[in-house]
Amino acid sequence: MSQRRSAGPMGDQQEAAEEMGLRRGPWTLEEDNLLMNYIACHGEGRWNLLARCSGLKRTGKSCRLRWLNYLKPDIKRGNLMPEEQLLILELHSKWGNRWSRIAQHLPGRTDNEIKNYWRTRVQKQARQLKVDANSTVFRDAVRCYWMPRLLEKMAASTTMHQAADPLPPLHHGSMAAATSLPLNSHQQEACVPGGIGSAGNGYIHYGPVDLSPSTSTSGGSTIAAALPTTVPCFSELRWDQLQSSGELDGAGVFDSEMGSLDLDGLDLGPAEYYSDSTLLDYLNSSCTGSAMMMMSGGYNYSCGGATDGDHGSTWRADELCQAAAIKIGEWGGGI
DNA sequence: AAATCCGACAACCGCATCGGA
DNA sequence: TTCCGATGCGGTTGTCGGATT
Repeated sequence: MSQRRSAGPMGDQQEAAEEMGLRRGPWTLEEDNLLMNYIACHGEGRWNLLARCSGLKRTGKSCRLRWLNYLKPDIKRGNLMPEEQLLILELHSKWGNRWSRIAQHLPGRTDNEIKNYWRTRVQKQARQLKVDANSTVFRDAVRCYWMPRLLEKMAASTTMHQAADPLPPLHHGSMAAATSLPLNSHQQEACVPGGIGSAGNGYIHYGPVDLSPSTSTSGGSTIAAALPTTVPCFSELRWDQLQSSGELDGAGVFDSEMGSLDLDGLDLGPAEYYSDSTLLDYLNSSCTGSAMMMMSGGYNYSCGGATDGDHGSTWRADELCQAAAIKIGEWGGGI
């Protein structure tokens, strides 16, 4: 929404308010008490009438805001819990800056609080990464990196009853992970139903990926156990952006002609199938996050499901996503 | 110990929308 | 149908307290 400010140092409304002897700025305890008492007697609403009759030297708007954002009894105070942060990230990716709409799904939280959270925590990360917080790249980074971490915290907090920590910082590696890759016709045809689909625009879109511990390949990782049913995964991975981003330095080269993948000099051969031994080795080696994410997101040829420890099996893209999410969790900020 | 920086959040502002006269 | 006041929404600013220099 565009903002129009008055040209002078003081807006007309403000000037008029001050001429009428109306107060501005922080509320005092006495004012809070006046407001609460009035609402207790007369109920919410009719804010201008309230402002006139309550004895408060405030505008109706100011009274409303104070009540809704601070004094209302059901307002929840304190840090946002991981599940609340996760919900905000999810809903914002769906609805954008519709703060009040998002707030409706977080009982006890106000749109103002959510907006402030977004601006102070989330946008800060985007600024540091020099990307727009509303960009696809950043949203994918959130999905690929923050959300798994929050899910991990959620699981941890259910056992440890810990207070929420701020979101972990994002790193450039995880940004590279969030780029997009165009599909050729073969790849589009090979999209796995249920979980991975073609967006019809030349890009694949990955739906939620099952991360149940039973399919975990992390060797009983607590992270895998902590991850609930789904983790949002990588959408619209674009090879051209990945390459041009500079984040892939030495990380990998995809030969679109041959359909082969060369990661850090290790030629993995045809991209259609990768053995889990090869990939596990790679996930556990010093390969970069961007390389892994490319592996995770770039190739979705369907094949049989992987089996734990069976080196003769192959990995589906969703399994790669799962492994990548687990690995990223293990790496923490180290990508 | 003082000055400065910075994050968090309360509060304000203008515009949009709604609803009743 | 139009007008106008009330309310809601989202962007921005101001203030405060803790951290850092």
